[in-house]
Amino acid sequence: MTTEEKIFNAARIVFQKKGFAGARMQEIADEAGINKAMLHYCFKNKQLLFQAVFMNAFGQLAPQINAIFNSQDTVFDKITKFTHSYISFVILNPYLPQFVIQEMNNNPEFVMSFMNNGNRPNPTVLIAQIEKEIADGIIKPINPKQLLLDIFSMTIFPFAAQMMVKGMIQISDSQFNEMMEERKTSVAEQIINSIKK
Amino acid sequence: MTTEEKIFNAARIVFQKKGFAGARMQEIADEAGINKAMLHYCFKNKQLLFQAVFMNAFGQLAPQINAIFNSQDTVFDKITKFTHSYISFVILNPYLPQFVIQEMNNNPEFVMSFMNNGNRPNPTVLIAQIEKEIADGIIKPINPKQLLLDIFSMTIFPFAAQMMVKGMIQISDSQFNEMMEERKTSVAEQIINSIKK
DNA sequence: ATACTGTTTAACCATTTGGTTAACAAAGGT
DNA sequence: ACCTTTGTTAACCAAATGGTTAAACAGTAT
Repeated sequence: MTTEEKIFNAARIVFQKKGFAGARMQEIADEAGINKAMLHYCFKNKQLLFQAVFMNAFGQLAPQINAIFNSQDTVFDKITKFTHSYISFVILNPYLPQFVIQEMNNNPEFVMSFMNNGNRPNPTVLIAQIEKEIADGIIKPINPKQLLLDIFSMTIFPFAAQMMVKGMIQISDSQFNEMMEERKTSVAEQIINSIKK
Repeated sequence: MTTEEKIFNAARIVFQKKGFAGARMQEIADEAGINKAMLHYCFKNKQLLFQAVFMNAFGQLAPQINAIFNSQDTVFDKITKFTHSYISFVILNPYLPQFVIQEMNNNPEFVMSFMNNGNRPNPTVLIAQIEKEIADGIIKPINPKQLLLDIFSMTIFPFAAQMMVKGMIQISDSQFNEMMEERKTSVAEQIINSIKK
């Protein structure tokens, strides 16, 4: 592993755990097992190192989502595939959602410009398809954007608010993991169940 | 308004926007229109000022939720009332969810001790009731905790991830507000629709 | 061997930041 | 009037923090 990779991985860990403001360059250096000056040698400054980490994180999500949203499947199949693959992915990267959401709120202008730069989940195709299936009588009449929001909410929220969830419904780490496994299928079932005619 | 209140309100604004690590004592003082030394005169240090703000924020949520969860209503009525009143409340405090979630992740030990101190939404009664209504054939057989998580997800997530949502489904501030108004009723409908027999 | 290149480090620096101090003002009690 | 308590401020301080520098090191070509 190159030094740059060591730094990047360390930065990912520290930034995702502490956020931009809470992360310390020294802590990243320690985590990477190198000198603090190397951070600046490889990544100029904190802001740029952060951007590298953030864009990488966000960049992993968008294409995956778009691939499913823009496929040839039916709406029901897309919902099933999306929830399953997204939850599977986030189980492996449990800090990602909260990280992205947090930094998006703290740094909206930067993120928005990055998103409008093409690198963004684009649901327009799916929305049109939902409207068509409503017209065809396959799906009950609902607001497509609300449906999308429901899907995102049920898949992402449990991870973004992991601590809160564990505290509220009183479950251990392992119980949480079991529930997330179950959600790989239950979320899609729940949603489809409520919108199919 | 007393000086202490001015500080508290200023602190609430700054902490909710920047988080604990990102907030600056000077900025809070400026926002309150007083000298920085007053912060320490009234609230000892940053940690304690933050705790005051956080506990107040969290303390507003818990009792409201418990009142509904432990009432004499049916499960369907509880879901309807909860989503409606929670969304109404959060529309007036849109920074609250993200703030609570963020600081919970960054400071789990503190929050957990605070929650276990009684000050916590307690869903045990509601869970038992859901199990009963399943046994009675009113509700389809589902995992009650998953149902709770679905409810929390659909109500809280759009506010917690406000920026992300606006960017993803491409809506303006006013469209967002309209959607949240609509969600006061649509969320409960969606959920009840999917679980009623 | 020597010079040259990119890599890595220890020591250092400037600024920011949370926090303190000491003086000052305003109010209240005697 | 005078003293005590409470509220408020400007100036200051020590630690933390992001960032820089100059020297050492390692590999490579000459």
